[in-house]
Amino acid sequence: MIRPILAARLQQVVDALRSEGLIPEAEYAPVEIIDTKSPEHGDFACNFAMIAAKSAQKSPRELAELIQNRLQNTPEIEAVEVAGPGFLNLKLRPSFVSGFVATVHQLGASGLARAQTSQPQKINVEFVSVNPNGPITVGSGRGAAFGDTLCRVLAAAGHTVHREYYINDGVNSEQMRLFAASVQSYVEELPFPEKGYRGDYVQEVAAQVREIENRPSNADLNWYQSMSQDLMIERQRHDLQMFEVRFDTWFSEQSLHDSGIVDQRLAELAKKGAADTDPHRVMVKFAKGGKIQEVTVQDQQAAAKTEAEEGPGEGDEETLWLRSTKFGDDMDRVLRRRDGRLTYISSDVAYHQDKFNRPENADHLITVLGPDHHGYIGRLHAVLAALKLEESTQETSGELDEHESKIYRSAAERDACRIALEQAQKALNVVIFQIVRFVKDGQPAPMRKRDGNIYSLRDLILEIGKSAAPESSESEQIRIGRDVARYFYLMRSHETHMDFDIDLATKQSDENPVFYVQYAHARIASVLSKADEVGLHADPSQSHLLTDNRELALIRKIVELPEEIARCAHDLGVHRLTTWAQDLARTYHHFYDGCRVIQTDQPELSAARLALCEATQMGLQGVFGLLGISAPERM
RNA sequence: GCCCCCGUAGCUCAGUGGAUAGAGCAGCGGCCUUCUAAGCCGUAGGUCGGAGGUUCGAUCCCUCUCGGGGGCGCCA
Repeated sequence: MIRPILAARLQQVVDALRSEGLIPEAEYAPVEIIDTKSPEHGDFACNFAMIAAKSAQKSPRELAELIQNRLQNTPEIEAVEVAGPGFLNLKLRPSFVSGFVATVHQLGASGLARAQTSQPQKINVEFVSVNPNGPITVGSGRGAAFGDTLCRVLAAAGHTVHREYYINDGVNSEQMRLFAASVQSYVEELPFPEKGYRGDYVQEVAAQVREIENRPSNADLNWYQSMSQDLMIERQRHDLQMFEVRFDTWFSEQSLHDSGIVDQRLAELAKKGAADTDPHRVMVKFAKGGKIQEVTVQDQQAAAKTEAEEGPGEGDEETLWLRSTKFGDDMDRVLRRRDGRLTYISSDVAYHQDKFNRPENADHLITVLGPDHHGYIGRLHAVLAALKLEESTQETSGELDEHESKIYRSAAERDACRIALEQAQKALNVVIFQIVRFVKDGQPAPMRKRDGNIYSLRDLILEIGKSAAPESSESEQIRIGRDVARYFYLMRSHETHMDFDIDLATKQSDENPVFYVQYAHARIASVLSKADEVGLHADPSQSHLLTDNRELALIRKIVELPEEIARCAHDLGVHRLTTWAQDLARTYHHFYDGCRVIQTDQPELSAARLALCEATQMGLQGVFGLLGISAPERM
């Protein structure tokens, strides 16, 4: 709120200097308002004079002084200093700052936690999408927390967001067949399949399946897959709800096959030349920096023969290849296997087209994937590019070189593929979050255990809740476990590896950062109710009485929230919200320590400070809402 | 071999090309007869892995290099 006003004010001055001919007409970077490190340097600073010195044909300090003179007597700025190599240090008028208390009161918590982007988009965000053959793990928990808060932030920034969960329920899925077979073997006491699923949750699902009335006596694997995955999905949905994560659409992979749309899309790709059944596979070796180093074309007829002789993988259908190497992938991918079954990636072809229907006419897709899927980025872009491929009408940019001639049939095709790939990379943002390591008693705690059991998100929430608040009710324990888990996941940038210290998370003490921010909220609630008891009430119209540095610093911090949200929506760095929350809490504690709120002999000042307390609460509630954690009134 | 991520205080990590690099925890020393001490204040702790380059200015951008984690299936 403050920064854009200051930037506009300075920009005005620069424009005036230019139109008056005091600085030459030239390219100037827009004015930027930066933070100061130390209070001696004022409230904000501006580096424009140093950046623009060359264009202005003046020394940085000269230019700074020119701007400084024009900033006298502005309503926002009390003092301007030229410092160091050419910084403009700005000290704000207290009245300008304190006026924002009333603004915040008008906005309320939800209005404050909002930023209006200049380019609102319709965005489909797919996240979590765990296979329905197991519970949500503590590893996927990071994707859940990140994806959910990202959706909240994008919506707060003015975008239209559709939250989507993709269910890998394809009957062609090897993993799901194995899961179904494992359940079946428990139910019918058959021999257990090799490498089957052994966790306790499999037996729980089997027990539920056994209870199903009208279980056909000749139930086949399809029936078992359908039943057990439905039960698993229900369980995932329940666990995610416990984590305050909800979806607009749970999209079934199999539904794409059932409706025939997969076959239809594959036919379209074949027609465009992005897929074919020629028995060869192109492999590309890239040198450092992405340049093609070597292209090899493998004869697949020979490969098929040797495999057929060895046993598995036989079949007499023609393999259908996605020529993903035309779109920057490092090898062509199989769409239809030799035995006629379609692969997972063939569903992706239909799915990525379909996603643009949610929200209607979506213009951007975000897919949040775990660290083990990083190899997927290239092929997903290739899938989308193949869908977008159109014949190029432009002139070709030169003949095919030695490598390209093994990939493309013509220079025109190469150019068209390039254009399609560029569009695909723009439209689809695949976001990879990095690995989480869980540390307990100083030792790494594995997500998948030797006995086949899985360290689930649900276990983590309950574990934290129970040890942090052993005396509390179960729902209270879940609330605490959820708050702590979400906060811990969100504290670190999604793109960095992190340690999740369970020992720290389970401590209900000042060692735990989530309680630090929540404590500030509870403390304010207590002050407000104490004030109420003695008949003092918040009054934003008295906020001109707020002149103490600690009061002004607190106001400045509160009104940063919209800028913070805009930045997070822009670069997806939502972890910064936890840093901001901790800054706000700390700034409040400083204020609380130095400025007594309830003073019956100074009712106007008390009313102003109570208004500031409420504004702080709105800031905290706003950011808690984005982080998906609760705002306790008492602790 | 190629791709992604990381290397910043004892530990876990923030850090938008700007001035004297920060927080939490751990350490040491203070502050409750007054609004919640789950708090506050003070103190100590650093060749920002290393070397070049771009820049008026680099923890941040580029190149190289060393060290750690992960990924490269007719599995998903």
